[in-house]
Amino acid sequence: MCQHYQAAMELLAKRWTGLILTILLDQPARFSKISTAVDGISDRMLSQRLVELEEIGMVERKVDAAQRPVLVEYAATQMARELAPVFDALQNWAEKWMPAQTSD
Amino acid sequence: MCQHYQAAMELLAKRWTGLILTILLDQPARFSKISTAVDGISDRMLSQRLVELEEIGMVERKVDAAQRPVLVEYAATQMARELAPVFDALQNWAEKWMPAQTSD
DNA sequence: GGTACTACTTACAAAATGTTAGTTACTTCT
DNA sequence: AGAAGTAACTAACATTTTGTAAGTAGTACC
Repeated sequence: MCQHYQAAMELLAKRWTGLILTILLDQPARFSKISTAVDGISDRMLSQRLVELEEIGMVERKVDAAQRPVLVEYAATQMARELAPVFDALQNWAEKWMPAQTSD
Repeated sequence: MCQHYQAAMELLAKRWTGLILTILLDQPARFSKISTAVDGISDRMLSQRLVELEEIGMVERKVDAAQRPVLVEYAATQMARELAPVFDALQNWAEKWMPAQTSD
C-alpha cells in the first residue's frame, strides 16, 4: 500500500474531517454554520478539527475583528478544494447504496 | 448536509475501513495478506472491521475448509467495488498533496 | 514434542470522542 | 441597568474506540 495514499486515507478517517471539508468546499462558513450543517458534531470536535485542518493547510481561518462579536470564517484552501472529486464520487455512491442501509 | 452522504462519510471515517476496502478492491485476500498490506493495523482491528464490513454487505467471507489450516478469503462485494472512483480520486489527490506533508 | 503458520479472541491500557457546562465580549430586550 | 442571547471557543469528566500483548485451535515441519 502506497505511503501517500495511506496517509491521505487516515486523514479522512478521522471522524468529522470529511464532513467539515465538504461544507467548506461548498463555500466558506463560520463556526456556528458548520456546526449546524454537520449533524451531530460537538463544538469540541469541530474546534479541534478546524485547528488540525488549519495546521495541515487545508483550511484557512479568517478573523473579522471589525464585526460586533468578532466573527471567524473558515475557508477551504486549494489543497482541500482538490478533494472535490473524492467527495463527488462518494456522493454518487451514497445516493445509490446508502438508502438501503437505513432500516435493518 | 444530506443524510446518505453523511452516513457514507462516517463509514469511511472509521479508521482502517478505507484501507481494507482498497486492498480488497484490488483482489480478494486472506486475513494475513490484508494485515501485511495495511501498514500498522492490528489483528484485533482487522478482525473487527472485517466483521463490520461483512455485516454492512461490503465484504464477503469465504472459508475454504478443504485447505490444511482452513483458509479464509475476503472479497469486496459490488457495493464495495463501486467505491473505486472514490479511492481512485483519493489516490490522485494523495500523489499530488501528500508528499509535501511528510516533513514538517 | 517443540516451533511455526493461519485466523482469530481476550484482557487490559491508551487515545479519541461525547457531554455538559463555562468563558469573553458584545448586543438586544425589559 | 440587569438579564438573557449570540458567537466562538475551552475545560472537565464519562464513554467509546483503538492499540498492545498475549493466548487459542488445528495442522504441518523438523
